[in-house]
Amino acid sequence: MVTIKDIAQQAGVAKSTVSRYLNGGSVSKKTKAKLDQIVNETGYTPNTFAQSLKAKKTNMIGTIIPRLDSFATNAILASIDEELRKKQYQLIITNTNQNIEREVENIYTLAKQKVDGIILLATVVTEAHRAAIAAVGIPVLLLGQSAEGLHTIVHQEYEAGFKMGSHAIDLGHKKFLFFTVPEEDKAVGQLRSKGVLDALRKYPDTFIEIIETNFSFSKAYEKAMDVLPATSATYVLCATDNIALAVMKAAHTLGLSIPNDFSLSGFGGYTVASIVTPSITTVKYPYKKLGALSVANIIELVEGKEIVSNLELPNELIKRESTVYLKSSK
Amino acid sequence: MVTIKDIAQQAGVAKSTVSRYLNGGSVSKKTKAKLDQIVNETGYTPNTFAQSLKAKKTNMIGTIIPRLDSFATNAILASIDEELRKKQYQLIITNTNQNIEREVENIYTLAKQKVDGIILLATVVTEAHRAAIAAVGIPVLLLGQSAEGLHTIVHQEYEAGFKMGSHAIDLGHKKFLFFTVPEEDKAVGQLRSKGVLDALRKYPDTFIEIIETNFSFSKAYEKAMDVLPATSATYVLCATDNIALAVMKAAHTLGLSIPNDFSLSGFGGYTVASIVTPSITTVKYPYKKLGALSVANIIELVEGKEIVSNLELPNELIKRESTVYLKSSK
DNA sequence: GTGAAAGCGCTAACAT
DNA sequence: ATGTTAGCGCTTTCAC
Repeated sequence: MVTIKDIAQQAGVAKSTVSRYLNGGSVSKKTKAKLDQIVNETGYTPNTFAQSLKAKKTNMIGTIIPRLDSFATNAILASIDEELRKKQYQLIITNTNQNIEREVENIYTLAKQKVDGIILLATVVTEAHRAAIAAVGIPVLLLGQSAEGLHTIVHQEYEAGFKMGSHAIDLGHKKFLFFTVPEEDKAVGQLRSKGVLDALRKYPDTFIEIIETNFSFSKAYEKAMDVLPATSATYVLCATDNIALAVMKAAHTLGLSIPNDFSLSGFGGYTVASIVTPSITTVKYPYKKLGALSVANIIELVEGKEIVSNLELPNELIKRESTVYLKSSK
Repeated sequence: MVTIKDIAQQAGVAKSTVSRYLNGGSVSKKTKAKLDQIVNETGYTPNTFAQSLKAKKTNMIGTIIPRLDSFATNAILASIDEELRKKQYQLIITNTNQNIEREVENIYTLAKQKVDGIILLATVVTEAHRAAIAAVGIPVLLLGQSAEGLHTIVHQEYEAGFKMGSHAIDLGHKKFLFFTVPEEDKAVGQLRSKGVLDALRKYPDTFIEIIETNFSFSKAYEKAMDVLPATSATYVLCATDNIALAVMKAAHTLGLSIPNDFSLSGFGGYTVASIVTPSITTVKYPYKKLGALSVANIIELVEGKEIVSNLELPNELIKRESTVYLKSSK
């Protein structure tokens, strides 16, 4: 391993001169030429750890994600990665596999690795989260879940829900089945759901059956297999595209046809929702923009600047083949 | 930031004693108790960089992946992550966005960050790759592409292709359309394809039309929209599940029905291939096992042990609704 | 069992 | 423009 000292010796100069040369300080043309050559020959690369030890800045940003197999997560991550690269930062991804304790644990782990900042794709925000964030003393940006007193960027979940609910009403439907997730999840289980329900309940003569499931495909499929045969609903709302896909699969299995037997919609704007037949009506979230904004904000925070603490990003209803006007026959 | 020095001062002992205490060396019960308490109170955590500066070992493994939005990649990554965690290693993921130069670049970047080893989900292996691997002097494990003289773990691609080709033949088909990827990709474009073609060509009276596309959904969709209307094929083979999904979408758009108008198969074992209707026949690769094996091997390498340099993992044909016996009418 | 001291590779005053 | 020096937080001889 060739070090700054070796270079210095070979060039017959002091370590500090080499250091200055490396970091763009003023050096004479002659020494520069000599150093250029030696560095090239030896293939010297600085020891990041020794640098970090002084600099207190590693140019690494850590992210904590709940799972690797989510379209939304990957879209956001890809965007974060791209933006971070532009700014000469390195991305470290840690996966919690939906384990909340691990989420907190990873905050500490990343802090130990001296990342300059952390972007947390949060599932929930517990006291342990707050304690960890306070303890590590590095900027943390929360994505997807709002939390008092922390820096967050979230989607307009209530509005998304309301849009979709209104869409269903506009199509003339009265009887609804709503697959949603537990209230523990504030963004989806509370806000998005409330938006949907508020929109539906604005009209007096609607009938809504609520089914609680979770984010997994298989669980949603099971629930759908249970519920679909007996339902009289003409419109099935699902809290995520993933759930919608599961319901669609169940419908196929049961010999039900979408949108003839019922309309179906999800949330998320996942690519697969557009490629299945019929394509699924959904709400599209600006993942790319979210990623870009996250990076811009976390870097501001790293540099000690002030930012708007709580941002909300708008989204867009995408009408597709899976939702149609209520047929008068029903 | 509380350091070992602070702890030492508070405890009235030397830094070295604290260090020994921290690293399981021999300390008296009394000092241990005192130190226990102080460390707890202060919430001390060692500075990883200072440690690494001496230790030359960071317990970090770097991975280089071509894209974040691939089912296969995510499945492998999740498995690697899980295994690594068990062994107290930290995973660093870097994304190249399908850019080959960046792949090489990232080898150097990760080396600078002093990862103990690199797992590379390779797309191709160029001279630049070999040069980089030789230069950084840390163990590199290649996944998915074989390469002379390097440590690799690959899928039995030829066999996978051959299995699928044989399946198509067994169903009585004679006319085939084969969507494949360029030969640059050795694993898929060469081996997998050759397996398919060899199986088909074993029978003299087969007719095969080959369409070259790439890994992207949209490109495959375009090609399919071009080709499907005119084809007389009764079985469409696709080099990946992603391509198969694109063909399926095109078929729907064109009003063609699978498997009535033609049978369809992919490769990869992606989840979505099982949830669409009809579900798609595919070859399932053991991603989880691949991840686990990768971790086991890279750690062996890191510890300076010898390993089997070139491993091949078997796979499994999954027959689903999209492929059926050739109807005698055609 | 414990402490003093050297050193890992680098940066950053400060002096020349 | 260049060299000297100190020090980042930690580990590791080597005495005691």
